[in-house]
Amino acid sequence: MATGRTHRPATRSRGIPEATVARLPLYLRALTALSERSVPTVSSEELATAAGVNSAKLRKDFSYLGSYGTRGVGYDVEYLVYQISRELGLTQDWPVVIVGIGNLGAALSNYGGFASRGFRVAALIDADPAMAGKPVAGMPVQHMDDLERIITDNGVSIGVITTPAGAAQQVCERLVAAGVTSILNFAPTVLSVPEGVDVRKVDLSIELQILAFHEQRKAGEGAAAAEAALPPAARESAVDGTSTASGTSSGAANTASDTAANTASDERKGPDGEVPAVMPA
Amino acid sequence: MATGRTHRPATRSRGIPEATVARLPLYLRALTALSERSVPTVSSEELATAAGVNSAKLRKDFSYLGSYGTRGVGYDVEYLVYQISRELGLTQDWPVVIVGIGNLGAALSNYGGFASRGFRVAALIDADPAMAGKPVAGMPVQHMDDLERIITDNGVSIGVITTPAGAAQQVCERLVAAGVTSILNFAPTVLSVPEGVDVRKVDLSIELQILAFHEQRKAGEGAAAAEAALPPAARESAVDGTSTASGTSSGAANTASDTAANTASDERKGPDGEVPAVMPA
DNA sequence: GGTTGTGAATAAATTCACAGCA
DNA sequence: TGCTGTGAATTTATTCACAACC
Repeated sequence: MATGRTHRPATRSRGIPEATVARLPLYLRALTALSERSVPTVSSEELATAAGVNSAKLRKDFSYLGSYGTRGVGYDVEYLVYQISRELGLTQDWPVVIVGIGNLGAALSNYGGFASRGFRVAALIDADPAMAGKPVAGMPVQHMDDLERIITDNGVSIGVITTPAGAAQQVCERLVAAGVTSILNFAPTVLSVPEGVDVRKVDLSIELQILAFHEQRKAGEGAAAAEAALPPAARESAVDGTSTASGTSSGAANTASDTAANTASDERKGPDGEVPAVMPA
Repeated sequence: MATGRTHRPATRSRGIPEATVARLPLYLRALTALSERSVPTVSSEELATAAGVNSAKLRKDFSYLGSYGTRGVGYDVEYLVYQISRELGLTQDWPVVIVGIGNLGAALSNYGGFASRGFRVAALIDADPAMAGKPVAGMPVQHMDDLERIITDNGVSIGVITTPAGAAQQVCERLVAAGVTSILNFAPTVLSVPEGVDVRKVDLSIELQILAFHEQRKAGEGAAAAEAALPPAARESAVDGTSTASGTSSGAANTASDTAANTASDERKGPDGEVPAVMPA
């Protein structure tokens, strides 16, 4: 091609890889910070560092959006903020409901970042009648009975579930039946939804378990010795050559969870080396 | 089964793909539920359904752990619970500290799932002197000044950061310097850490933005109450599957060619209030 | 000079499909 | 017969490296 002078995804139809989509918010955040500091342009290298990825990946990601940079110069910060916002659908308003106003639901309701960018908490819903009317984050909690009406009246298409696990699937079904097509699930359970509905989950204990897995191997060789030992022989030094200073930084909930975590040479272990590496079984 | 010495994966010691590791907690949760119902064995198909993945993936994942199933029968639930727990390092105790006891930090402190499986909240830490001594989740909040001592005394290697974004990097550095090698970051910022330290992040607004992206391309515009939204030249594109959701196989490469007319030339700064993203207030 | 954008190469993850065993 | 375990095929993601352009 090499045509277009216009900034426009020439032949680039919308086929943005999921991994790229998951990183766009990261770039957007970094760009917003630059914008607030009135930085006019930024190179892929600088922006990548700020977002915690490498520059090749960033450029490739941006290439799916179109040609928004200028060779030899970099990217115009404001323009890119706008383009990414638009791509993510943040130029429109997304009313959201939070169902389950317990500790977590209340905390999220108060979370500033919520409303920061295109999202607006349209309603807080809880099944407990005693909660009804109570103000949380300056907003009266509404009862579950009104869920359908609330969804409809506000044109809500995104729901956040912060109920106990046992109630999540049922709440999910009601949300979907009422018209919600995207769900962010904080309840530790797998939701099953009809096709066309997106679910993303945020799960504290899963994240901790993943960390524990890696942590376990930093604690020196010898895990799993109780039962079958087998010549370690491992130890193939991974390549890694991440020249970029900062180490890992890992990925989002699902989709792309990179966690570089190459166990390169870790005989170092933390200062506190007490935890028994080998469990008694 | 496999009497005698359980033959280990042999050449398969350390090489569990990251994607597999990220799913092990999911399998474990499903297995635990089965265990509680005293179900003795389960097939890959059943377990996969319960965990929200497909059976081929599940079997492949398990193959990295070893041969723990029985052909023609399935997997022994209890045995698999144990093997996965061990693999994830959950047979040992992981003391964890939570830094930043605002709304979110307090909510997490109270979160039951925390202690459920190998993890134990060793301390709650906050920078606000007014918080010191106050009980949260039945535990007195301690002051940031004591962070290093707390980490050391308790042999903490996993830290959870729930501070405002602005404080996160500094807290992170102190945690790492004190010996923490795994961090779960809830603050909306990229943490940079030395090699050997794992960071996983949980970020509400990123998740919402990803959902918004997909939402935007479902059914054109959808129920947005829309204000003076600029026409995003909606193009179709198959929704792709994401995370846990079951459906999502509809690939359908977007055909079309034409060029999306992004007529966006309006004012970019929509009606957004530009609220600074801060954590719980 | 400097930096983007992108084909080509590589790596990682997923899915297929079936041999092999209980 | 039924279901696991896994090589092979496929798809998706990342990285390389350099031509194109400012």
